[in-house]
Amino acid sequence: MPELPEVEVVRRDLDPLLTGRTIARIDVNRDRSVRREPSAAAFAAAVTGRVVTSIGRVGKFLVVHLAPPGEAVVVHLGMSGQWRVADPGTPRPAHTHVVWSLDDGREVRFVDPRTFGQMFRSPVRPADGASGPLGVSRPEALVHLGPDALTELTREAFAAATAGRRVVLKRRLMDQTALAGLGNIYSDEILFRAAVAGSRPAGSLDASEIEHLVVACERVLTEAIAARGSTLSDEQFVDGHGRPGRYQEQHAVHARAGLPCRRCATLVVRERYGARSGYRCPSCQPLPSLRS
DNA sequence: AAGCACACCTGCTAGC
DNA sequence: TGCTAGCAGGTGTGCT
Repeated sequence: MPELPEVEVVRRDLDPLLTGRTIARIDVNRDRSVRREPSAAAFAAAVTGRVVTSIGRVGKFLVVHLAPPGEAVVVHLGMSGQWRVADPGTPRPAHTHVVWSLDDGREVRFVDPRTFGQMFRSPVRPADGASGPLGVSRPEALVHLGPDALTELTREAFAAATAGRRVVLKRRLMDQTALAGLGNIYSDEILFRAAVAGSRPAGSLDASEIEHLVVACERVLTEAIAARGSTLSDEQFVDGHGRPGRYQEQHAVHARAGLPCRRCATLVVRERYGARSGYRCPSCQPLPSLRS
C-alpha cells in the first residue's frame, strides 16, 4: 500500500506535469472515490476550470493546491490507488474511477481497484504564525494528523508522540495522529534500523532509542524515495508513469518471515499486533527481557 | 480518553 | 483442476 515514500514519488512525478495547468474536465466513474462532498458532480463542477498552483503532501495525503487560493483537493491513495498520466487515446486501465483532463490534452487517471482511495476539497487558510514548520498551511481536513514523518519530524515531536503511551510502539508509529506517513512496511523497516522491537510499549523508550528511531526514520524514508518506493508482490504500487518501485529489494525484515536477517542471518519472525502483522529480527531487535 | 473492534472493498492465496 | 473461504491493507467511526 502506498505509504509516505510512494506518495512522495507520485507527488514528484505529478508536480511538474500539473502545476500551471488548468483542469479542463473531471469525469467521475465511481462516486465512492469522491468523499466528503455533496456529490461527485458538485466536486467536478467546483474544480473544473481551476489552475493547479502546486502539489504538496502531508503524510500519505496528496494536496493539490488550486487558484484562487483558499481551497485544495486532498487525495488519499488508500491501499491500491494510482495516479497515471496518459494521453487520452490510450486505453484506460480497469478500475479507472476518476479522470482529470488537463488543458494541455493530457489525462491524469485515478485508478483504484480496492476503492479505499478518496479525493475531496478542503479549505486551506493562508499561511500564518500557526502554520507548520515549512510555513505551508495544511488543509483543514488534515489538521488532525501528527507531524509529517519526513518533513516535520524532530526528536521533541517524536518524544511527545510516544511519552506515556502504553500501546505497542509499532501501532503508535502507524497512528497517523501521532506521526503522519508511516504504514506497515516502513514502521517495520525503521524499527529494524533503530534496533528496537515494535512490541515494546511506546512510552518505554529512552532518549537513546528515540534518537535512533528519529535518525532511522529520516534515513529509511529518504532511501525509499530514492529507490522510488516499494512494490510488493501482492500490491500494485506504480509511480505516475506506471513504473514499479525498487525499495522492496532492500527491505531488511518486512514480509521476510523465515528468511535470514540481512545483518546477522537470524531468521526473521512475523508477529501479530492486534489485527496487524509486523516483522522483526529477534537478534537485532531483542525484547527488553532478553537483553544481556 | 486512550485504545480497541469494526466497516469499507476487491484481488490474491491457501485450502479443500 | 476448480472452487471457496479467508486474508490483507489504511482510515474513520463508534464503543468501552
